[in-house]
Amino acid sequence: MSFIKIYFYSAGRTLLLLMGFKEEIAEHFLNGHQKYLRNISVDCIIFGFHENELKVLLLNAKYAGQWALPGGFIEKEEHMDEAAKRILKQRTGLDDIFLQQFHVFSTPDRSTKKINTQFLKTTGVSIKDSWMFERFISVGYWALVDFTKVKPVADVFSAACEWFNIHTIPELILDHNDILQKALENLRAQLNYHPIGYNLLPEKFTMPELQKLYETILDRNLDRRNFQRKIFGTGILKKLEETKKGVAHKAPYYHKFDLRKYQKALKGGMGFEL
Amino acid sequence: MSFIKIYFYSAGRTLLLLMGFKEEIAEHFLNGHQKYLRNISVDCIIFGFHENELKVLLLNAKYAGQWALPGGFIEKEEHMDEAAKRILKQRTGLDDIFLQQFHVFSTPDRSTKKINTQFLKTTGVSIKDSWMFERFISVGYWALVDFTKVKPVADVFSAACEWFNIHTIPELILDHNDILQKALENLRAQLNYHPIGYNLLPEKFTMPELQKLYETILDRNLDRRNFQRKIFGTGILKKLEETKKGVAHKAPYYHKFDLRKYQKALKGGMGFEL
DNA sequence: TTATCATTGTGTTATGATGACACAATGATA
DNA sequence: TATCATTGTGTCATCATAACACAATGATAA
Repeated sequence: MSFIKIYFYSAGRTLLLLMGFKEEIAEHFLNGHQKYLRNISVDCIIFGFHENELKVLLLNAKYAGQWALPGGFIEKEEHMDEAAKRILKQRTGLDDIFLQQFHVFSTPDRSTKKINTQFLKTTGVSIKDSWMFERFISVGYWALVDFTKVKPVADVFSAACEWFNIHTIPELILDHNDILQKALENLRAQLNYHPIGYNLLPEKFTMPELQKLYETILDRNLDRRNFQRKIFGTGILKKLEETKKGVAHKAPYYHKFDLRKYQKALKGGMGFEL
Repeated sequence: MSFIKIYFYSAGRTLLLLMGFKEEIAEHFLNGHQKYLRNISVDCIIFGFHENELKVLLLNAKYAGQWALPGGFIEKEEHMDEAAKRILKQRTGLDDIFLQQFHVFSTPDRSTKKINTQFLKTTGVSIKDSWMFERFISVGYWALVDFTKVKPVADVFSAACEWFNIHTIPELILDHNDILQKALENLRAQLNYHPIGYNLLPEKFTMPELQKLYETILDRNLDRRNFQRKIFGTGILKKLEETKKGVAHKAPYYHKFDLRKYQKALKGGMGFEL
């Protein structure tokens, strides 16, 4: 079993019912530093798009009553990118996620000592000293996933795992609100250089959907005609003959990304301004 | 005395002459983890501009015969940005340096164990196990400094500290060549969003100097007239009446950055394309 | 003293990208 | 069969950029 950070902001009483739970907790607090690097962790912002809303996957710690970004530790012989992928896989079940390291958070008060101590107390595990009480520097990653393919996975300790609309994020633990904010800024800045839609939308999508995605991320309205002109200008889209069914009013055509041209465009930096 | 990483790639025999050196080394290897965070370090790329060349400050380890980026560790209660500033101050003597965190390097083989072991052997310090033998994840920072104000400071162990032309960088230890490359790419990408010249040039400078700076960083030629139009377009420059003296041919005017307008422009993202 | 010459300083035009804008086509629903 | 919200498409004005040439300067050479 692989530990992820959330466990330790996690459900209180429920936890106690599980077999061997206390032993595992103790093991992690006492010897986890033999498996993981110290003082450094990874936090992930998993973006998804659904019903014209930009969403983020958050984990709940029923115990702490607060939500948090999914995060985890880096194994001793593991590339940090791999650690991020591993964490994402746990939460979404997906491989091959589009990932971007975007910032390191290092204020000296980034410590879960208080939270962890309280957690241990509640779970009845008694530990005096632990690598888990130390300050952690955290590397932020954002990821873009196809909402329709994700099954949010709460961990075995029953902490909830849910999508949140980017505009209604609750108060998160530590500096996770800041991290999320910074991720969003970074995503916006990257928007013109990466074909964001390719990772956030299902294979087939309509032009209004794509536009809405951009509008949501940028948080402003775009001109329909200009948007289409520019997107088509990159040549990365293929228009299908099929139209969306069961929709009121005129049915929009479906589109697909043209992988070949998309790869090419990437090298040139995509290069359009919205 | 504050340890920096280079000490341990540093001059062999010279070191032995210094009073208390061995004790200090042992102390650092044995107890340094009580002062510094583990498994994480900072590496700095210090850019300067002189005689129409972009330069980087490197440290030599006479012992290892190889050059390295100046780097160091993060104190337990120190913000990572502060750690970077501290390291820069040691090397350049400058405060208030323009600093930018740009990437985290985390390949699993980033370990100085071999180098450090060899170093200890040579210096005659015997240490079995140490936090210094572990893998380090490194956060890369680049810094822009006014070349004319920097006095490169080699450490007390006489490791050299010198400027290198960006085009003639020797082979560096570990993955430092990669780090440098990535820093350069990031600097280029940021060029249109930050008034790079403000930090790399002396207070007064000529337009040809500024242009040459941009050309050097971008590694391509720019049109003189278009360049001037765009730079002036931002309004961040003030033209002085004074011309450069003692120069063959027509003397160029000096210019200054207009701090007020520069601050303003920054918020709008500077926004021009070269 | 004068001519030379590399370099600085400046303006115009052509091209391409972006922003603003209107109307016909569609097709489910009333 | 009419309605109506929504999709699909083209034009024009504006702005930014790239390409380009010539006069002014002032130290140096003749």
